[in-house]
Amino acid sequence: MKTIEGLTTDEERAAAIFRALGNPARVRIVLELARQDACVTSDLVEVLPLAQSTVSEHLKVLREAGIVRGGVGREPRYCLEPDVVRWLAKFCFDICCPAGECSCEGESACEATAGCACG
Amino acid sequence: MKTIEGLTTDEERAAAIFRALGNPARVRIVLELARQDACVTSDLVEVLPLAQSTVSEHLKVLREAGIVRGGVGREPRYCLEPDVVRWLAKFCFDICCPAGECSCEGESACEATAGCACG
DNA sequence: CCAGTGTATCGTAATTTTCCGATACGAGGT
DNA sequence: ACCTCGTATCGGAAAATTACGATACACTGG
Repeated sequence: MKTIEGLTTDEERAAAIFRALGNPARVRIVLELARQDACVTSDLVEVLPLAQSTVSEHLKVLREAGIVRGGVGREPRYCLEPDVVRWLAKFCFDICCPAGECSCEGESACEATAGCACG
Repeated sequence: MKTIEGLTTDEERAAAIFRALGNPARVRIVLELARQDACVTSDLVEVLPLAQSTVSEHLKVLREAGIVRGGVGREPRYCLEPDVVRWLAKFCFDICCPAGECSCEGESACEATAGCACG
């Protein structure tokens, strides 16, 4: 893959996270961690039709992208990094609804993301 | 890539869209289309340090993932499909803030996605 | 009809990803 | 110290991605 110069840090980061999530097994892992935080590798191996070594490598990819934490030494359990996922949600959101000029009035997906009880 | 059985349609779709966005050049294209909708291929070739054939193939990947529309026959201009991007934003958002049990009170990224003027 | 322009597709080479089995590593228990 | 269990890493094969130049295709104006 050729390096695109002039890319902002955010754009590079987004591309790296998208790439990490661009695999069905890793989406599954992330959703499993969202459902039940703090899984060990074997929990995830049970859920996936993949060898243990493969799952471990998927976890490594997710960890390097910053999407999950753990799996090292004193912290053997994997956890989701919700801030990173939130950051990504915002990145996507800003694409279709740039700050100050949202044109998606009343559309369902936009409502849903705006409908969070917090904030 | 091995097929993961038992994956929901949404999960497969999300993985496919993530994969399509997991490349800096394609992130750039999407942002360019967000900034200025309805570009022809040559507009994008100018912005990217890539050959015309490569840009065309990136556009094909984005089109097959449903992220952009156009580039065919009577519709030579490419446009973003904002609904798809919004759907993805919601997918990410639901991971960290599942409906009804949002625990990200007052955090900045969550505020930002919730801060859309619509809805 | 023909040339010119812009775009998609083909062929191909280099690189990366994906997956597995085998192996190494580290923490706990005996 | 030794075994065991869970996990990471290595080696390697197969497949997919990325990129380019060359080529084919489609539309437009002369």
